[in-house]
Amino acid sequence: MGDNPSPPAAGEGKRGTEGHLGYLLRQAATAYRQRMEKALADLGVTAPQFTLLTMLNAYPGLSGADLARIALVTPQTVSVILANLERANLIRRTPHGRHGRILQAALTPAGQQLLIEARERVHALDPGLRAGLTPRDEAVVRQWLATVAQISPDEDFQLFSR
Amino acid sequence: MGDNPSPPAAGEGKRGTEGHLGYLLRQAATAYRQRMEKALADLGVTAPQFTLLTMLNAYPGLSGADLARIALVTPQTVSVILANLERANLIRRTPHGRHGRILQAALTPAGQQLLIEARERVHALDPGLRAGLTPRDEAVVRQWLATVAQISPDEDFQLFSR
DNA sequence: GGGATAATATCAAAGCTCGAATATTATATC
DNA sequence: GATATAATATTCGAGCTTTGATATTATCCC
Repeated sequence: MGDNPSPPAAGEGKRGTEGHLGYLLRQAATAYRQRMEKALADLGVTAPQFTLLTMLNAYPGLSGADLARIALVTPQTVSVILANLERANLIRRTPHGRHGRILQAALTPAGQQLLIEARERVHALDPGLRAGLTPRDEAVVRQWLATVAQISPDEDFQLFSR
Repeated sequence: MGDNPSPPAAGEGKRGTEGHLGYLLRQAATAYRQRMEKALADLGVTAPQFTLLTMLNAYPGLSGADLARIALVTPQTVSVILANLERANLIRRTPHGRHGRILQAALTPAGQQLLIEARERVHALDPGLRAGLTPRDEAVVRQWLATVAQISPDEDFQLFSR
């Protein structure tokens, strides 16, 4: 390695609370996502797949375009994940009755079964996410996260136009 | 789309401050990363590339393994990004004098030049990241992010062993 | 009805990310 | 010194993600 001035260890200096806010945000999200992937690995499901399964469980019949809007990713991304989920027999897609192009997705029984187990593992990570947060502090954090998430890159997209 | 019970819009119900903390974290990080990519797009540099450039600017001579530890990503990931940066002539890698296998990376003049402009754009996003945060709240948020980031998936990795 | 506009889904290319495996070089142990 | 262990870098395969492009189907407007 470099034997120049040593970078600070995690949690110290620029790598701790002193750091750039965006950098801290990325670090936290990365660390949490990795814990999540690890918890789900032996179920053969990824974090993004879990996210879509959860959404489809709550709102069956959503289209790929719908899911893309909710999940803040592109329709192309959703398309890939849905294809993988369908191949694994965790979801099924059926053409919408009246609207020709739309494919409505829903969990298969296998998908529902797996989601139950997966949700349990993900929820087990929650305590680590609240580490030493008072209820008031948690409210602050929630408010901040929601605000940062809400400011969309193109501010004018429309959800569920009808 | 599905004409079943409509999902809440962004910022409402489960998609707002009521949502799962991990889900909120992912949303915020995704939104911020997208804004960052957009700000950097016409410079021909990606967000992960910007991250490594910033680290190499602060600590020239780091190895790929070093960068991986600092950035909380795998050596494989760093390897890919460094290869792309080298191909774009933004960094250079030279073998370490005494330690045979190690490649030390450092910014080229072009890399330094580009980083100046890139940093300016990324810093321009800061106000949106502080949206309505009092200094005290910001401290709470920073503390929380650092804590979440610090809890590593395998808790026993060693930074800069010597 | 017919043509323009918009929405949906998908393909392709590029980049990021990880787990697994491999080759090379240091270091530790005997 | 010889062997075992560890660290570094890389290749491979799979999945996620984006931008750009294309085909299909609804909808809007005249």
